[in-house]
Amino acid sequence: MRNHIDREEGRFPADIKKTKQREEIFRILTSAREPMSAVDIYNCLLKTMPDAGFAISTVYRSLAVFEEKGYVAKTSLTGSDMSYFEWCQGQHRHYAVCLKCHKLIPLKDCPFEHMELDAAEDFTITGHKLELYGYCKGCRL
Amino acid sequence: MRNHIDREEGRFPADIKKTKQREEIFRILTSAREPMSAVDIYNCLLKTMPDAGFAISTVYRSLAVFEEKGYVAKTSLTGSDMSYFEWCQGQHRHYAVCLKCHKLIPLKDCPFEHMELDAAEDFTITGHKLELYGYCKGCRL
DNA sequence: CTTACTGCAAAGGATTTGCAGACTA
DNA sequence: TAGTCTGCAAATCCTTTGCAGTAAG
Repeated sequence: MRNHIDREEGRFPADIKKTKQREEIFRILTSAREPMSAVDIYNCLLKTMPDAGFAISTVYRSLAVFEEKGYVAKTSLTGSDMSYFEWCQGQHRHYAVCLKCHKLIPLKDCPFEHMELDAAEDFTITGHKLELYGYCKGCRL
Repeated sequence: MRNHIDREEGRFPADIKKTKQREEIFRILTSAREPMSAVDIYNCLLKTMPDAGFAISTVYRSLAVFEEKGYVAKTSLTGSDMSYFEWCQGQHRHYAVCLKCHKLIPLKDCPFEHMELDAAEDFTITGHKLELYGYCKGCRL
């Protein structure tokens, strides 16, 4: 997990070997406003750098490295079978996901921000996943 | 979703066509103490009825039918790439999942039971997913 | 220079689907 | 009987892996 005192937002992590591909993935992920799937990122890469010859496997491997160091969070969302990745910008976020159009609506606060402890005995809680689901304005019946 | 006034716990849902396979899946799922993957259920089926010649596709198809009517909840858990299915017994449950051994520890109450509304604007919340993760007693460093 | 990273293609694993036969209501 | 459900096998889709060549420090 990320314990670096000198960690700066917007800079490529110092404890991860820098490569052209990783920098590009970093850029895409840090400028995204919501979680992206590996395939989303891959397509984005193809548009940005059509001649670079990226491979989807590189995307997965890079994401795994980022995740391992705690820079990226991997989640799965209701209504989709694939994984989504989000750059952990300081504090985490949660979403309300529309069951029909799959739109993601970020929640302002995390209700669990100040109650991380003591929910279960004999268990050290290091994090949580929270997702609300239902129907957004346009999809409501 | 399940709106039947005469719904009884422990009975096979009246609004789903009853077949030998579905009854068996129903039985397994309603007597399970925690979420099962489709493969878990399939293996269970093989043990219980070795000569029946079940197919894994039947399991998936039956689960989809149960889910569609709101009898079964499909989730994905941190640390695993597959889906887990749980019979919705009246009220839902949440779990703390160990990042190391993947043990599931049920939470006593759902912190969201009484605050379903108003977390996001223009969004009708119909449910939520909550999962705590960390390390259980035996896996703690 | 040495080690780690990448592209490519093939493998893997979970889940879905087409089809003809079997079963339920 | 009519329509749905099932088993089987093949097909998908997402994700991972092996390998030989390439790039980073």
